[in-house]
Amino acid sequence: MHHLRMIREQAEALRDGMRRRGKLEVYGPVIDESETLDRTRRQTIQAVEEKKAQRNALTQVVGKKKKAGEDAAVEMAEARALGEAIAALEATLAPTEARLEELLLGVPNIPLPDVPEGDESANVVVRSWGTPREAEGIKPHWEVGASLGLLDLERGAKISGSGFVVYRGTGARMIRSFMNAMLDLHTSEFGYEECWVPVVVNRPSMVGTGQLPKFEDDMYALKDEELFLIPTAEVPVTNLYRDEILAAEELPKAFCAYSPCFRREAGSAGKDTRGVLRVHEFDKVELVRYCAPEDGEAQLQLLLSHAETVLQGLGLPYRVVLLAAGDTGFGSAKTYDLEVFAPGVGKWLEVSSCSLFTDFQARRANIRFRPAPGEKPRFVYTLNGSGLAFPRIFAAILEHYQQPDGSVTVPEALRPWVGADRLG
RNA sequence: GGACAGGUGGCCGAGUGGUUGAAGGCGCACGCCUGGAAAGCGUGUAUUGGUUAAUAGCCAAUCGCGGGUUCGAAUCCCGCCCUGUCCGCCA
Repeated sequence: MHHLRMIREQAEALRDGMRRRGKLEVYGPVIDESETLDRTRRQTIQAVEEKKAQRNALTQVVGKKKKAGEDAAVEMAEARALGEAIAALEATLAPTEARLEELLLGVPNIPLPDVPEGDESANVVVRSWGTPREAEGIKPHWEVGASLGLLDLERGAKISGSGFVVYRGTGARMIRSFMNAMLDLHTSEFGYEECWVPVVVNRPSMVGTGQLPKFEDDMYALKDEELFLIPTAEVPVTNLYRDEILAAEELPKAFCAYSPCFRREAGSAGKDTRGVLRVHEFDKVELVRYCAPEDGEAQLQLLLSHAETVLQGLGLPYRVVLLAAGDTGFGSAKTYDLEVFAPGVGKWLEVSSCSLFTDFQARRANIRFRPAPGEKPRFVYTLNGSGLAFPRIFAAILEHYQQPDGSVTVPEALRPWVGADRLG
């Protein structure tokens, strides 16, 4: 969410950000309306506060007179009249503020200056690692997975619905190995604090990280309570310090968490319907960082390098893509995607999205730090990225490590966990 | 799920209708004192909004959250949330 002062003092920067996202027609009118409402709001507040100050003064006179045993009927009547006027003004203020908040919560973050303008065709591959395998003769993961007994999509659909997956045998063991291998790497090598968090969260948490109110249709909600299944561990982990003020020396903070993730994928019907590339429930290890504003860019590069290390450890060829403004997510100011090449489906698969949110989430979630004792609190910068998403890594391994006899070799790094060097 | 008890500033803890943003203590910061430190003394120590060049002043709001009563609510009433204890239930 943007600060009201942003609307007031930097409306042009906001408009330019929306233009670079290619969304000026959508958000231009929203910004216009916000500017008008902001003016109305301030006028009303001034009027209300002036009357409140008058009433407070009268109230004190009443108190003194009563204590002295004098009559205060005149002052009481006057104060009552002021109270009615205040109530009337506040009745107009409430809808103004509600509408303003609704509007502000729906405006995306401003992309950083070095983010390319335009839609996804303007995305930039900034570097690559490893050599993608020739696609010739390689079967897609769902075929290998089924024939080796690692993946049971039919029964997943039967017990839950399409888009729900059952991993079996060494397939299940491989998923478990991802959790252990990734959490161990991030905690012991990179200093992340491991967290195990609820996968059901309340509405303020979902608003804090930006999933709500805008993307409610994409979220699974519990039927009789205001609770939601998380689409990523980013939600509970980033909200850990919601409504808190941290000391400067606590920054940067770094957390990693395994969690299942639930996504309705409304509007994605027909895309990636085969295999495990787009499912309603999947698992991943998420990395979340908080830092001081001046460290944002460096922290993003650091986060990205941590996610890359996982892929290098697995020996999977990948590329790093800087997303263009129009392809950058709602709350993000700058995002790098990590894409792994899966030769069986012949596609680059997004396995991690590393984003710097600047103070966008911190404002919504009210996460601050005090730069020095006695100084005013400031909003932290938040970052997050997958490290990494399991199903697509599973798919990439089944395809990249596929052998001519139909078996799959297990990446070196996972063997201690999987307990085998070959699947099938 | 049921019955009690409770939610006040960084912490502890007063405060049951009136000038209380909130006594007192602790902690913290700065100053004095000291060879240095401790003790002691003094000063200061919340957040948000409005106004403003200002994180200077001034005004407003905030004692779990929301509503109500009242000229006036931390204090009274209603609803909700959370915590603790006991009972029930359960992996």
